[in-house]
Amino acid sequence: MAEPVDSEGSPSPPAAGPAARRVRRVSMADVARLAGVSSQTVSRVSNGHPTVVEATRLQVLAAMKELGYRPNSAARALKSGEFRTLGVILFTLSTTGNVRTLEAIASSAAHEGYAVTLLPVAAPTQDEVRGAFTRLGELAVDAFIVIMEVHLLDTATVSLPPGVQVVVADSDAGDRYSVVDTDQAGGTREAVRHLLDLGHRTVWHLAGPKESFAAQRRADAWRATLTEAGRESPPPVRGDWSAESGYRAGLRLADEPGCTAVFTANDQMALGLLHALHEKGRAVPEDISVVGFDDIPEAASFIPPLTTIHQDFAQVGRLLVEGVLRQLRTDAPERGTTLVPTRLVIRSTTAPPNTGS
Amino acid sequence: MAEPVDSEGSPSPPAAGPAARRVRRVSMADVARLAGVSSQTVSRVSNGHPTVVEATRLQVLAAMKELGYRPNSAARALKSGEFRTLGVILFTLSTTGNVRTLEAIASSAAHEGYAVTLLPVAAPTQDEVRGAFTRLGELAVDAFIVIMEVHLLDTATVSLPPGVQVVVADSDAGDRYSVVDTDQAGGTREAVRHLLDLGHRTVWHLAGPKESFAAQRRADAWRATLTEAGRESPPPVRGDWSAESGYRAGLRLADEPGCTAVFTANDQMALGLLHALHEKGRAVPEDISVVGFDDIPEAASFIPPLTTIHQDFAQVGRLLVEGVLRQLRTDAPERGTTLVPTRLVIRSTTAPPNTGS
DNA sequence: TTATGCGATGTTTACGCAAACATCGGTGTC
DNA sequence: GACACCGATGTTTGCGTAAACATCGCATAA
Repeated sequence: MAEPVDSEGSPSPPAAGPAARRVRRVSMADVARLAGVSSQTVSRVSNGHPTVVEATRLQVLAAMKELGYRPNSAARALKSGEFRTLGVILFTLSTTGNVRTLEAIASSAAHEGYAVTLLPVAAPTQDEVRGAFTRLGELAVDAFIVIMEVHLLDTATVSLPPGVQVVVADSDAGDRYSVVDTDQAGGTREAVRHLLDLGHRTVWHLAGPKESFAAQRRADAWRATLTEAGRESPPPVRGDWSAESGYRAGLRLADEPGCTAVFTANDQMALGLLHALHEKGRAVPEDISVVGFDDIPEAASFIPPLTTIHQDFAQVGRLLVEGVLRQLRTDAPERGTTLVPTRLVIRSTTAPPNTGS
Repeated sequence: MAEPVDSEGSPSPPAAGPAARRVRRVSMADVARLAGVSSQTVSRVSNGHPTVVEATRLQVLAAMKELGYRPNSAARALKSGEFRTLGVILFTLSTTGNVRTLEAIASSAAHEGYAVTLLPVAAPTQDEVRGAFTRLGELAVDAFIVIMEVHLLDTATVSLPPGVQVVVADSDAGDRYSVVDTDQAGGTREAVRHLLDLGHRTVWHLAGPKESFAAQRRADAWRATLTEAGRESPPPVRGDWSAESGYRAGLRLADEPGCTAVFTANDQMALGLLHALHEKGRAVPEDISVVGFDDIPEAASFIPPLTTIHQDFAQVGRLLVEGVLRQLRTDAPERGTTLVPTRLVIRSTTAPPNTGS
């Protein structure tokens, strides 16, 4: 294996206990001494207080610069009682949705002057979640946002630290928490209707994993829409969100005689599905129509370009941050679910069924 | 001048600021009172000190539970001088590499008992970066990791807060910082060699954006490998990492007469390229071979499955965390670059050139 | 002139925690 | 029995900051 090239830097200093001798940081008092003012004046300059005369201000600023002063956020937080930081607890960064939502959260938070601390949970097990929440309790965070299937929060052993505001994404816990979510049902209905409107007799479903609330909702809405239209629901095929699982499912669906349309619970699985259908010689959309969910940027480049349901992750993230900050400011927990609408993006994987054959 | 000075003494924060009336949190003293011990004993229980008799411990624990006590991390950090938090500054969560690296960082950090605070920079401009670093200086972090093109750190206006340890990814700043990076050159060489070995006369390159250090390195190594082999380098085509840009590039490359092999700087662009080639009726790999870079999970489901260079983001993330923690503990900044090896994953987009035609 | 007001700055204090030191009973040793 | 020792717990102190309150001096009003 390639040996890591490692050019050396400064020699490591002799003895240095783990967190031993932390160099004493420059404090307000040091700055004050150098500037010849009181530390309170330094504080005022530091916080942009208006009642500091310009000359003094400049002097303090100069002293700060000379000493390389950086305010100590621990002390500040201790005084003010807030960290200006939001915690985000999530399972994985491997799903598009989570990543995009996190991205939106981070940028909304930054806009409000808040930083975002990540609290990844290695595995969706009770133990892991409980551990994460224990750590959360000690984290330097004012409030937090949970992105996960909330049924894992349901047991008595895992409880949110009291007095900490929280907002949840991707969950059905609207009766206990404030939830923001994509309109899974609405999006699904659009997808299924689109296929039915094209003339397909029914629509098959490539579902996401059982543990996922979003997957569950999409599957339920798919069935409900078919039922409303008086159609039969074929047995859903289950994947795990990955393209690989979509491929496996596709190999099976390709051989289903009556299958002319598939609604796939996310775009990655749709990619795998397209791959399998292609391999099996089933033309899309001529033989089989496919609709995805998410509208990842790559969807437009699938072969053929994927018709899918667009999710507005940015909006979800924004609403999550707004919601949690509102709760934080009013100190009043909220409940209820806010749905963010979806949009059907028609590309090239859907067409009327090939009735000729 | 008519200065609109408010007649009142106290400055702006008179009413209901964001941080209005924070409910006083339960402190050690409260727990101590209820448990009938001193606050120091509560502290000892809280930190698992061994010299507390079991009966006392249980009593304190009970009091903690009853009151819903949570240690105040600000006070703790103020005392101990460390937050046990790492800051990560990055431009975007929209590239696979950044996300996967971040994921690895977060999990490695968690493993070491550190949390990760995100510091997204909206745009790669000097102003934005400067702003981010200013905020960083006040952030509750012990050290940080920079994932970005470091030339933006080069101007005098942007300087890392002194005394804060830092490690950089995706950069060539090994002479000033500790850098961890994928072996871009090695991976590229593997890709180009693979194509040449198959018999292609030369290899075209679909490059990433100019601002990206990784893109630059890949382009340089591509050219160098061709030169070494005594081949001509066709003019590189530039994309922006997106599948869309790969598609546009593909439309052009499809019409290049001598083009039988393309090395694409990432998998997303390769996806777009495949799409364009398919549309133009150019068969892959019969007419044109394609090699990507990254090995995203979806690459195996492309049509056809993509031959690509696998990057070990997990390892990069791990090394970043290890490096920054080592610096933190020894209080000694390091320099030099550590390279993480890549691996060629051969799937179905490469084949010998179609010499018949 | 003296009183008054107010702007600029200094002094005190408390935030919650944990290290350092102090105390207080009991045990073992001679 | 006096003393040293030790384990369990209490008391004091200070981390860096910023609110609250105090002070000082100058300008304007009476």
